[in-house]
Amino acid sequence: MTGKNDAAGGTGLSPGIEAAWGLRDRPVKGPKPGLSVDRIVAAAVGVAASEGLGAVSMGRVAKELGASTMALYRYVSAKEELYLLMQEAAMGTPEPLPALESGAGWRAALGEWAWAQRRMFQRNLWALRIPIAGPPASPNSVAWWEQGLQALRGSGLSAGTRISVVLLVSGFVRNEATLMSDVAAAVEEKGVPAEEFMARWERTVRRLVDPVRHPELAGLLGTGVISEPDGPDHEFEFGLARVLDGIEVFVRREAG
Amino acid sequence: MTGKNDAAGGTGLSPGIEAAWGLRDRPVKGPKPGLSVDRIVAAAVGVAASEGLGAVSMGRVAKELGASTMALYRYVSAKEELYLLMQEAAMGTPEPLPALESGAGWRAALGEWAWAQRRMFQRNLWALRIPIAGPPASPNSVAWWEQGLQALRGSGLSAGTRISVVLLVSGFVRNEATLMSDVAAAVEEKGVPAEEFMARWERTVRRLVDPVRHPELAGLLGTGVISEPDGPDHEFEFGLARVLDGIEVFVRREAG
DNA sequence: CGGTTCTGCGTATCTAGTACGCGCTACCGC
DNA sequence: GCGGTAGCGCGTACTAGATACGCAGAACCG
Repeated sequence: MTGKNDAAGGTGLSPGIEAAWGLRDRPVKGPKPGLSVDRIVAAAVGVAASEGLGAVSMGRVAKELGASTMALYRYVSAKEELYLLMQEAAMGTPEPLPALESGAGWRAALGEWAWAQRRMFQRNLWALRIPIAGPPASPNSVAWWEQGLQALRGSGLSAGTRISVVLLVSGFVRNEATLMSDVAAAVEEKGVPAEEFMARWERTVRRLVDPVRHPELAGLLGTGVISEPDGPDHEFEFGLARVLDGIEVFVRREAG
Repeated sequence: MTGKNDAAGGTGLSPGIEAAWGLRDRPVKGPKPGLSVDRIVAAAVGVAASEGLGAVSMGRVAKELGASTMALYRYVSAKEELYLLMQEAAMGTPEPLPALESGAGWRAALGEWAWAQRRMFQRNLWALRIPIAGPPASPNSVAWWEQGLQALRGSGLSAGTRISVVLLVSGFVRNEATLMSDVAAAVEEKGVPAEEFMARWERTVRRLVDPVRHPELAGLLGTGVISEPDGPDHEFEFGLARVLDGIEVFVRREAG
């Protein structure tokens, strides 16, 4: 009840997070901090990016910074908090959308938004391996939402519906990206190259498919459609187009 | 090169998994096993269902069975393998779809398929918390795929496209369910009831939203749309309808 | 300048996964 | 029937990793 540092407001955020979000001011007494939350997060992100999320341990990050493990706990209250901050760093501030500025219509804007999100995930596949703690509430995720909602400005949809649409699209993007992340992680863990990995996977599927109980799959396996991916973006493009089509049908219906 | 137990076939599956899938026969020498993979998996699933996936440790499961921790390793080569088997158990064999039998058309069938999948996840929210190892290749996931493909029989879509559609829909379902699972896990971890949890979350969002940089969100927060969920199925129904609409547009275009 | 507040970090604890090897059991072929 | 052998249960021990606790010293207060 006294101002910025009041915990009774009850955001449920930990002190470390609030500090990082700029919701809390740094004290002024004691010795100068030798580290900073930013440096710690950057180091952790570096490790995750080069060796996978699994390589991120408190000790490893500390070593990266030339500090002791326990020193990190002065800046971050737990590993989960570090995860949160890493996620936030990965997400970054969304880039401005050309279609939004030019007033090109909600569909173009939403499409760009989806692609931007995908690019963001692609750059940080490790982020999708972080075990989720709950619904997102962080500066950057808020910024992304805002942008998604802005894309729907001209759609004529109601407030509640706009939220649903944003949820649908970002869910789609996230899911697509997660698939890539899963494969990437599996490939990284075993030392196997991606092709060999997929070949092995297909062989397993073949072994499990019974022509009698699985006629459709058996047919597909015959045609070889499975083993020939149409480029990394193909599924995404297809899915996004379907989703946007579906939304468009709805927008037309509401408007008409 | 000698038959069923030949590892040179290279499915990449571990022995324990192959045994569980029935791809490998039980040896006949030695003492009778006191446990079984099935009982172990059942115990693990029980723990996960009642106390969350986090409570599943080798020791905990063993205790549940009145065995020692290490005894489990005779049946399961590692915890990750146990996870896989648990996932498989959760998935189960898909129920038959009425719309499929009655020839009600691909849209009805695909819709039913999606709902069935959602029910399955809902019954086993813990399964969605299992860190994914790679692309799914197991008897039950194969059975689910098959069913999805069958739903698209009358659609006139090409083989490759049918796969994409199945991927899109199951991805949507999975993503939706994952959101619920995340919330459920967070609620379970803190001792807080769901409402209090959401309220706290909303307060946090409010604190992060700046009316100037986030006009759309600020507007929404004013209307109170956020805090009034329209029932647990609402988002799912909305999203599924959009996705199916989008697919329908495509099917019509291809057919016409 | 003492007091206060903060820092870095060594030490220790706890949880969990799992390698290893021992002693025992049940079925083999002779 | 009997040694040989494969397979079982599990005690012991090691490892990695998160993190509680407390001390010593630094920076800034009045």
